[in-house]
Amino acid sequence: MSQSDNERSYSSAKYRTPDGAPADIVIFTITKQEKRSGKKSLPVRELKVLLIRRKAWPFQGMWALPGGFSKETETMEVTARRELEEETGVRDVHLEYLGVYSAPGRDPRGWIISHAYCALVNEALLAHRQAADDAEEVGLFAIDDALENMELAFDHREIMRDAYSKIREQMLASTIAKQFLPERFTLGELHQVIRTVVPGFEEHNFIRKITSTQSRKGIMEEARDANGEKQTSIEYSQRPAQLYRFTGYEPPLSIYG
Amino acid sequence: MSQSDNERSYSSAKYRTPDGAPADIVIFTITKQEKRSGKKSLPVRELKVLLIRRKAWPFQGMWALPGGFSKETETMEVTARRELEEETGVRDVHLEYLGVYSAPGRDPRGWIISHAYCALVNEALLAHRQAADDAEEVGLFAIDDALENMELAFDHREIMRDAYSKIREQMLASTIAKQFLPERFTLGELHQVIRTVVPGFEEHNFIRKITSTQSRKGIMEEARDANGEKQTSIEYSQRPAQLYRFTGYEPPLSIYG
DNA sequence: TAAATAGTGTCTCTTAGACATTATGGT
DNA sequence: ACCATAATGTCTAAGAGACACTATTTA
Repeated sequence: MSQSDNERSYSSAKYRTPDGAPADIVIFTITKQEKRSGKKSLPVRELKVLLIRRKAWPFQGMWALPGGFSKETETMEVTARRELEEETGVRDVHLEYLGVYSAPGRDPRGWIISHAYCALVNEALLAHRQAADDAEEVGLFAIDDALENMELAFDHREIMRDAYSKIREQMLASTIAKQFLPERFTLGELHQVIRTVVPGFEEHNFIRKITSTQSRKGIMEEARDANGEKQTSIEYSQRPAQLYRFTGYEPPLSIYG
Repeated sequence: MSQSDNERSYSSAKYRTPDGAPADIVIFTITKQEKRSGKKSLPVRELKVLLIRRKAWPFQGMWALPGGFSKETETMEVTARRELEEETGVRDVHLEYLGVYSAPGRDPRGWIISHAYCALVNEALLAHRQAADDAEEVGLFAIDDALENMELAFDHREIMRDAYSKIREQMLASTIAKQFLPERFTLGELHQVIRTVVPGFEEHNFIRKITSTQSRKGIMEEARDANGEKQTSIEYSQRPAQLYRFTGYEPPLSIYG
């Protein structure tokens, strides 16, 4: 049997093949809203997702995750990054793969297997874009609102639920908090970001834990200026707070020891 | 614009669509080989992967991961389970999604986006099958051997590498060890299974850690018989060893406290 | 001086980690 | 008696967890 025979016998023409393989992106951001109490205080933070309103069939007029079809010449991740930039203008952000959504009938256009990604975007990057193009209707919605009260296109509610569940887990198990923080931050800010994503996170002695346990010492370090002096910030408090920065180290986690 | 117009305008016919969406499965098992020293001792364990030899183009004659194309009527996970059963006869096993492999050119048959799964299979289930059908040439290979010394079809080396990396992480962060153990096991066995998957895992006081720390108490418990008596085993040692069983509880992991 | 956040002192109990020691029962 | 595995004793240092307390600056 020649190779061309083989090749012909494997031709996909005789099988039903998928009608498309899009990437959909759950874009998370944390908005900051200054309290107007006059006094310095930590801003109110809220976890939000970016949605776009569909302009065409199917689910015309409904809110949906941004995304679009992959091309033969790109990997799925490239597709996700391209769509992310096309639809929101943001690039070079933290993007992670969430999973495949392939339930039959999930898309009325046919057999369409979707790949979901999570993007964690600093509000600053997103706000810049919001003003820039208003050609497409986009919106930022509180995650709870979007999950509970909105009717979403396709299986996007399920995807969002999975994405939310994943970043809650990751928020505690990794240093993704840095995606929502400036390079140098106070422990108060970090604590607040964590609680914004994981409402149940109550750590009384948060500062103590970070600063006094050796096993977590390596994760972040005190920020210092050119002279080696410790840097502090009075952005959110009267008393100057020590600034910290992530080192890049993430400890391995184990349930056995 | 009528819906059929919309529908027509979205027809996938005018776009290039994928030529297939297969699932490939990395089947891990741990083989047990009794030492023939005569004395009772823990068996030698080894982490292995199951591969099949390809019978046709492309990569004819080369070893590859078992797998096959998804149908329009099934989810990817169903595809993976179906292929797993078709090719190895095992069912109802622990299966987890690994990720999508979509690099252009990864499959000479066309634009084929593959979905990788990990299956963790108890040797007993696999051995039963091995004898049953030898129509297809299958083989169990030590993971290091497969990764370092074998030429594999497609991007299957990369998939295997990712799968190995993932189960090493999961072995420490979850209770997947139970997939390789009988329902009741000794701490010696558990320790050995963990070290088989994670060679670097050296926990001197393993028994002590499991039995004396409150935070890990809930993960497993002493096995008891109908009368509530503690059960022990002398399968691997002279001195009877306490049997344990997993409770199903998995503690949340956090780097912050 | 009240408000708001940052950070320390102090105490108790638990855990980590290292090493030595004992236990069990067959060859 | 020796072996391989199982399990405990003992000690020290470190961490967890709770709560009260002090620190810093501005409205």
